[in-house]
Amino acid sequence: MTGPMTEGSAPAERGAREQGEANGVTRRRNEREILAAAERVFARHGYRGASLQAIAEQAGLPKSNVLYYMGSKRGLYVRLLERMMERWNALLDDISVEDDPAEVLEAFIRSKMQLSRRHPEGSRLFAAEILGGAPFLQEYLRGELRDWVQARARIFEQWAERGLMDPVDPVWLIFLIWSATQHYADFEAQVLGITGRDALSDADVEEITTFLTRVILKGCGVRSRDADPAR
Amino acid sequence: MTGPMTEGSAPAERGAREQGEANGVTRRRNEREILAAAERVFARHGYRGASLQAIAEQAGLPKSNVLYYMGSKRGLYVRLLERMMERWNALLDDISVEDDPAEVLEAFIRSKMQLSRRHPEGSRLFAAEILGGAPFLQEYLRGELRDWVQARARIFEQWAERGLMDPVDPVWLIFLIWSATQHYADFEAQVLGITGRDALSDADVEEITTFLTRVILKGCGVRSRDADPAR
DNA sequence: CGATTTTCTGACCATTCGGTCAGGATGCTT
DNA sequence: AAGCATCCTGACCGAATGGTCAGAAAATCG
Repeated sequence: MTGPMTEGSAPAERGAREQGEANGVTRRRNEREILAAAERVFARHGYRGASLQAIAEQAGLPKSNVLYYMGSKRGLYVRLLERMMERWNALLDDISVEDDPAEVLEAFIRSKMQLSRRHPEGSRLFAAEILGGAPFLQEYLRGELRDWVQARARIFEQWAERGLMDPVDPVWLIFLIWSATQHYADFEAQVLGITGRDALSDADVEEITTFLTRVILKGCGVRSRDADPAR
Repeated sequence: MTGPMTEGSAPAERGAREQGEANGVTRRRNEREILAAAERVFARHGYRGASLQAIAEQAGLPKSNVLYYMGSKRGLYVRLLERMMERWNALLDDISVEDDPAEVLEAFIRSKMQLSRRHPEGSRLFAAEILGGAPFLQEYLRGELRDWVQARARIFEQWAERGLMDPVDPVWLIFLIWSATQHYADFEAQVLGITGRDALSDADVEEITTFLTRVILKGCGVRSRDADPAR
């Protein structure tokens, strides 16, 4: 009925490997499981504090198998960081001076909020890396990301010159948005503890997003280009 | 000249134990040194990732001595958390509905910013604890801190009713302020990497504080009670 | 079916972990 | 000086760490 199974083997039910199973299905599933488990463990305990044993248990595989797939702890960690940076870069589409500041800033806040929402473990992993002095991400911070920030900053400045928003320091503004949105992933335990919730609902997230958008846009004196004098 | 010294002993210069040295001077110095070193190491690597060996080395003492003073890794960690909570509580003075919202919020932002500034390692230690799910601080979050937040929230609401500020959700506002200020300690590596600085100067911190105060107060429509109709 | 390649894992290794402890070093009191 | 209490630390312990590897188990191919 259950197909071939290695008799006594592990006490836990690996269950999944039903019948024949074509080509790399198991491989892909295992890799996905390992990456997910590793993201959780690294996020919770940091690089040094995470153990392959814990990752393997969460993935439901023997430790040796994790190493078979990933090669080394360091390699696994770097791979997770790279995956997270890809997700991050995906929402860093370019903008132009001609765009509407209100729309751009709202989209910025909203997409960043959703990144934290959709990948809370990844967000926390990133946070733990930065918290520890960003030993693996120095290059990225001082290169790619820095350029991206400065490009946006220049556009914000031009908007200010055209009177579309207050002349605030654009870099501090970007940090403000990053911190406010990142907070709901990284400090989730605090948010839940203080608000007495079990989890943040979609409605909560929407409410927070609206709140942040309103306060930050108003705080920077952003005036929608499409004449909306209803202050 | 240098007084009694245990001949060959450690290769590193423990140097400090000059002459006689009254009562508990060494004790106090060592404890301080250990706590400072532990704060650094725990902040950087989290609870699990920190090793007593690393703490001992940073403190310039043998590992056994650290355990002699602190009893256990867990005890040391808890003690650091408690110290940080005391610092935190120190700036949680009570406020009244009669106070001026602008003044209170600015003082709030400013004091929180200075806490991050003066105790960056402590701030990061706290962040790492929350990131890991706040295993040691659940009680504090769901009790003391929650009460404090809700007390303040009620006052913000009353201010809103009196037309002294916009009717924004006060809890989200508190989180906004916490995240924005905490950011400069926790994500210091990112801030420095992107801005290309070696460190944040006092002037930088003052500039950021002013920026945050202006944007957040304006964003919440805070109107100073002491008639200041200059928009 | 047998042969070969790929996938997997238990046993093992050196190192490090938090913690214990006997006993040496030091300081204080008399 | 002697006695005593406190302070300190090297040696050690069992457990856990990341990683290796020989060989079992499966999948693939002829």
